[in-house]
Amino acid sequence: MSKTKVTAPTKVLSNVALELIAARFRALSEPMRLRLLHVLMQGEQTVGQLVEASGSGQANVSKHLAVLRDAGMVAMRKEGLTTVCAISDPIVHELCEMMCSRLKDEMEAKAAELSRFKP
Amino acid sequence: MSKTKVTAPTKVLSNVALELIAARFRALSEPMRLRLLHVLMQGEQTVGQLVEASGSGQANVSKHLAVLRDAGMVAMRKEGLTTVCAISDPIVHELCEMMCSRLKDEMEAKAAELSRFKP
DNA sequence: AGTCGATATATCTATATCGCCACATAGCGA
DNA sequence: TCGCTATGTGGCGATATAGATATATCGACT
Repeated sequence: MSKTKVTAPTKVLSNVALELIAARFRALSEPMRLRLLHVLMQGEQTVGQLVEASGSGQANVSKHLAVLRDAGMVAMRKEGLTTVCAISDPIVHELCEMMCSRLKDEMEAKAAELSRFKP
Repeated sequence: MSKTKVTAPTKVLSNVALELIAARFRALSEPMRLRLLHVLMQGEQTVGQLVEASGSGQANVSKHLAVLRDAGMVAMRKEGLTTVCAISDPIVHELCEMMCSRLKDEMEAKAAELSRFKP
């Protein structure tokens, strides 16, 4: 007989869909990639410029950019010797902005909470 | 002498800030955690209910819930023997909804692109 | 062709994390 | 107090990934 209970009983969302979504968030889960995106928010940058700005090694930057490209967040076009990168999905701005402001609010709330402790 | 060039030259965003943001996205980067959040979107659930609904082991669910709690996304209160979980940050809904609709659009675009290939 | 500069890829090591197991802890009732 | 149930925790093996180094590729220039 076949084992139909292997997967979740109430599988409203399929595993493939969840993996797709998780992969997108995973691309945003590394500080170095966030740094690259942050630099790219100022506009198009060559890989060399990103290496310079990120302070990381060229090979690492190249790999991180490949991850962001595979996640559909960064587009890359070759211009002669150099490769020009740009954010290709506006959702990146929104996601990061939302997350940042939310974190800021939380930190401020905690700070306010702590400031009460002066007897 | 001190090595001041260790970190990035143009460090607009500090490493700590980037790590904070990355940690939040990292919490959303696992399919199992997304599944738990998806179940929780229907309302409060006990750990046992989540174990049932997720189809995973109890220990795993417990650990994933701890990750979500540490990320400030899930709140847990004890009620006698059981522990009741709920989404504590409305940003979770927004983030997932944005990501899902974006992915849907992309998939539909690709499907449309592929449908042109019938000579 | 030969060389150089910009970028991608292969390989290695260290570290992180997932799922599974066994066990620990903590309320609650008999 | 004893045992049962619900949940948290620690250890283990397997896998994934970041960073570093070396090497390959590819276009431009002479």
